[in-house]
Amino acid sequence: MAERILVCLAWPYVNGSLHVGHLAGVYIPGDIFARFHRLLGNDVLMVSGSDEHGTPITVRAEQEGVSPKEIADRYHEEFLGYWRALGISWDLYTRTGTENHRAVVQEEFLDLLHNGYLFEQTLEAFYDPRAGRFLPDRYVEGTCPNCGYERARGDQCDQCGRLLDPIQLIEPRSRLSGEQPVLRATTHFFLDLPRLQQGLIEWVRPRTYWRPNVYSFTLNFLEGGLQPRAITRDLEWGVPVPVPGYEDKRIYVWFEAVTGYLSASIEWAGRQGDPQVWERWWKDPHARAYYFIGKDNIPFHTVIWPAILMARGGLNLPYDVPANEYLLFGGEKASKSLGIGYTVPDMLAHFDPDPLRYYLSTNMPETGDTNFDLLDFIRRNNDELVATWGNLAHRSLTFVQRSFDGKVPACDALDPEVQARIEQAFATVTERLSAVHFRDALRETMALAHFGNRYFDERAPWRQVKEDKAAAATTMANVLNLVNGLKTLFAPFLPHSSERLHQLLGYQDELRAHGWRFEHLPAGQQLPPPTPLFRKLETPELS
RNA sequence: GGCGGGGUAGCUCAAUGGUAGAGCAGCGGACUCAUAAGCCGUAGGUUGGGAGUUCGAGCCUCCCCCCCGCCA
Repeated sequence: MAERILVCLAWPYVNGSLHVGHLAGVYIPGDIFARFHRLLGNDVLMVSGSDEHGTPITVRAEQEGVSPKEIADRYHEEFLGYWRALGISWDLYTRTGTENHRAVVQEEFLDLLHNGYLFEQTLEAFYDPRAGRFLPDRYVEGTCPNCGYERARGDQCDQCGRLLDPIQLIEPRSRLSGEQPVLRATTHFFLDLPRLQQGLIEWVRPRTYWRPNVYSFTLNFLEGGLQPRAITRDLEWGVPVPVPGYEDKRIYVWFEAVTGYLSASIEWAGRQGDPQVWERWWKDPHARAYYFIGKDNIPFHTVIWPAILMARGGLNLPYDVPANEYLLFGGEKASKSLGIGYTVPDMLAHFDPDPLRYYLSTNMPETGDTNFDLLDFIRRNNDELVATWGNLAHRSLTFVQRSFDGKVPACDALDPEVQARIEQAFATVTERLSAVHFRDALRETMALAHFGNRYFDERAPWRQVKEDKAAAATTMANVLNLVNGLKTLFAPFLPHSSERLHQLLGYQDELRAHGWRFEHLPAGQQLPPPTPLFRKLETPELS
């Protein structure tokens, strides 16, 4: 029976190009997982979208002197281009600026208010009289009370590293106008997290199948005690608060953005012409929701979002949150301002999607930070993807083309060892992918390709074909079937080349129609003239 | 400063407390269908340093050194 799998991927901020670390940590793993489950025949719903709100976007917009909407539009379009080029197989990739999202967030807000999980509280915050608005902490600058640094930010002093509250700054200034800000009372809604703490702990504790870092981090976080968190801010850019008197405030992003998973599912249902169909993934207790995120997002997905869902009631909490660590560049975190790391458009301008997917999969930061190295990428492309897998497929196809008129040779039964190896690989890879262990799964798949090359060499069909053509036919039937199995095993990782190989193996339909299983090639199936699946890369093609 | 993640073969990374592994690079060999790819064999590590717990520690505890990240 088909299972229902909700695949949620982190919502990227649209304040600049993504770098390949985002792909390795979130978008490639999520896509592999969704493709795998679709091939298994499960009902997959894979959603995300662009996060248009939040300070980084307004900062960027102010720097450029344009509206936040313009920034959001620009990068949203750019991101859509990434997904097309990389083959990220969304059911829906939307954005937080939609009317639907506003409605879903506001309804959620009112539900929580009605259920008694929101309360109002007044506090004092800095207000810039010249700019006529409240200032986020990092927009206040002044002298550090600890070290005397004159340009300390409201949240932290860059010189001595001390954490600050803007109120502690000596001679505070607004970074917007340079004026001295004044303290002004403002009232906000707070989410009553302490009231949910015990329920959250009880929910998390049995989740021992979570990745160890996610599990222990979350329990520590919860047992350390939760504070109420303000979920509204004095901002103009965002989802309006659906309560009279809050016209000048907005729902804060960390409450609003996570709700995108739900609003995107609802939007998708509407587009299917079946407005309630999203409930299959959100209300059926047997459905499983997986959230693919970076490690910096763990508490929002294992504490805050579950807290909101719990407070609301009736909707499924996450089943698993397979957060990845970071992909580093030369041992350092990517930084546009410091010129560290490669952006997605940088890489897509020079390389095909599948080699990039391969390298980011084989070097995925599943258990700890890993390093992206351009020379290593080229090496793995040439020595592993091309030499092992691409070569196995190509030598098989060209041999059959030349010696068997491009027709799949007949064979009564596959070599028992070949059959067993393929079946074993399917069993292992299925188990690994189900457990969200991508690197292991890819390693197992590549190991089968190594076996294929060894089998080819040991049987030496180039010799058999001269001495005993029937034996050569048997060998090639085995090899082609092995390649056919590998095509499917590689498909979640390398969708473009597997689809092309599917055609090169003589099929007229799409790979997906055949599902996640080892299928014997029909004897006599005509194969088209082959071309290599991958190309070797020369010295760095990226300046 | 606080919190967190790391330091394992030349490189990139693995290893429920139970003989430290893989891929690639290196070296040697046989082959030639294939993008000079593939196959076989081989070498390579006092697991950053020190102490402790244990029958047994890369893994657990403590101290130190180094790298990185985060901090309303």
